[in-house]
Amino acid sequence: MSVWLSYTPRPQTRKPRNDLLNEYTISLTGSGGQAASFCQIICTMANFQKLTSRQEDYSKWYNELVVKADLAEQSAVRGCMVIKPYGYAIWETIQHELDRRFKEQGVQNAYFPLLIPKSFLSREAEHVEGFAKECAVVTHHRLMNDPNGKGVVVDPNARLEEELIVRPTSETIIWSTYKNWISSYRDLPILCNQWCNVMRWEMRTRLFLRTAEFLWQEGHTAHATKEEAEDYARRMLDVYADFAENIMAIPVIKGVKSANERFAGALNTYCIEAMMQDGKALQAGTSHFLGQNFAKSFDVQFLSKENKYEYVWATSWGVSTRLMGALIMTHSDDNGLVLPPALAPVEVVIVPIFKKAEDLAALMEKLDPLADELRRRNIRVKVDTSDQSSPGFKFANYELKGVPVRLAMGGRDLENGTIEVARRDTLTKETLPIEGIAEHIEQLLADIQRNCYQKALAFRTEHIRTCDSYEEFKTEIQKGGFLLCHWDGTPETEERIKEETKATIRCIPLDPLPGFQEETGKCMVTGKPSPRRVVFAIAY
RNA sequence: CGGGAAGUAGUUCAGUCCGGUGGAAUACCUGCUUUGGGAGCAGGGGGUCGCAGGUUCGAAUCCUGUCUUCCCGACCA
Repeated sequence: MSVWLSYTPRPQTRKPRNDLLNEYTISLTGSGGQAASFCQIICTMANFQKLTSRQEDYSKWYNELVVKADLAEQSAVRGCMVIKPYGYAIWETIQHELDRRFKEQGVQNAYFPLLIPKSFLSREAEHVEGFAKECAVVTHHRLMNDPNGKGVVVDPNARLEEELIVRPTSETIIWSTYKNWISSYRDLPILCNQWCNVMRWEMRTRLFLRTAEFLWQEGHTAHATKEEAEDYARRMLDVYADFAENIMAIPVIKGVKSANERFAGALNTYCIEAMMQDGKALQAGTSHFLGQNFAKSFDVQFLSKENKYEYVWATSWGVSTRLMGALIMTHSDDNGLVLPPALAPVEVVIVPIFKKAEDLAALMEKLDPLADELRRRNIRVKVDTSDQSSPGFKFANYELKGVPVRLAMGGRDLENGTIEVARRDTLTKETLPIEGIAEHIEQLLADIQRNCYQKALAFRTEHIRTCDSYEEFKTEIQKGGFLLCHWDGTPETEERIKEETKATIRCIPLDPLPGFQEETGKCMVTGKPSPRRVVFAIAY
């Protein structure tokens, strides 16, 4: 049986703030054979607290979502954000999951200073070339009362002899330290990571995507051989890819950066690239093979088994709070945030629907044991017994915040022994017998996690295509998505493409993409031979 | 850092052209009625109009400077 219903919103005397109506499909299916009716009801409802739709203005949608879902907000300091508790809880889960994986790779955490002597940044010429322009500089170490009586001023007598740089990344301070830690091959490898903040004086900032200060982890390793270092850089890339796909539910392309996009000071930069819903690319993590560049700059040598001095080989790798941006732009919709269960601070919210305290008490007799059972299954549960807002408000609010599963139970359910189960990713809901519901929820969460990934993968697959003509490329690339093209391997060609189209080579894929054969060809711009197709896109 | 727009109540915005005791919606507080998709009615509180100067008898409004945010560009290791 399949019944179509239409939901009529409660009459509103109040004028809707806007006429944005969300269209939902409505269907109700019941099957006589099952113990309970299976309902799939999705409704048409007025969206009172308007979130700009993605189609209308993607950028605005993102900005509003970050604030309305309570993830982060602007601070009093230009370009610096406040990460709010709900957003930080997601970041903590990201940290926890990554940290566990790092430790499986033998990594230990450590901490290095925030401030770096200016002279350190002059040591590795190429490295400095890359980012010296956007650093914050500490010049004084004391304040004094303003002689004119208004607040405090910098004490002109407290100028630092050597200015200090707020770390934009820690390679230099770490390698100056590693020099003291390393004398023999027996000291190697060193596998350290630090969770910290860094600062880059960005001109244009956006919450999570590009802020002046941001949180990240940076791993820095030292090895005796080139092979071991190269292998380690690759291995950490695999760790990132595994994490992105299994925890964040974001499909990524593992690849190598072209010379133009390579980290300054690295011999090779690996990356994972993700596609956002607007078709733009976002680099979700990088891992660098640094060769002996930093070892030479900071004179870090070790005595080998053969009693010979050799420079050590290095890697560094990192992901940042930018991942929060990737998470939002991969899964969320016009109703708000959508979180894969693995990262959701609350995986299941339970909303009792009641009028009087007695009603609530009766409902809680069923709901408390259910919440306990879910918690025993290691599911993060919140029971919202507050009578401060209506059930409808709670529904909309938890949707905005991306809670994967919502359970609602009212008087009717209590009589029937049922509970309403709504899932955020598909916006569907069904009424099920409460008997055995915990098992069902556990499976449902796993299903939602899979579905988030599959949906994102399907979207990416739809928006990857090959392109062999540069003329065609110029128009196609503006439509968004990834274009697989032949390229002659020269920085000049890439530079020309970037100038003319704003598109860059996101990566040279390590593995053939699903559905695409690896093949040689001719560069779409110059016609010179190309060993394989590379990924072009407009990037964040 | 260049070009554009904007900063007025917690939020979204009107008021600024044409100077004369600062508004709406929503949010908030109280009470009653409500509660299965963003509740209703009644009452109430809340703003140095971003900041600093200047013009004026008088400035949210005019002028100068400055800070912040958003959009476009440059930059983004």
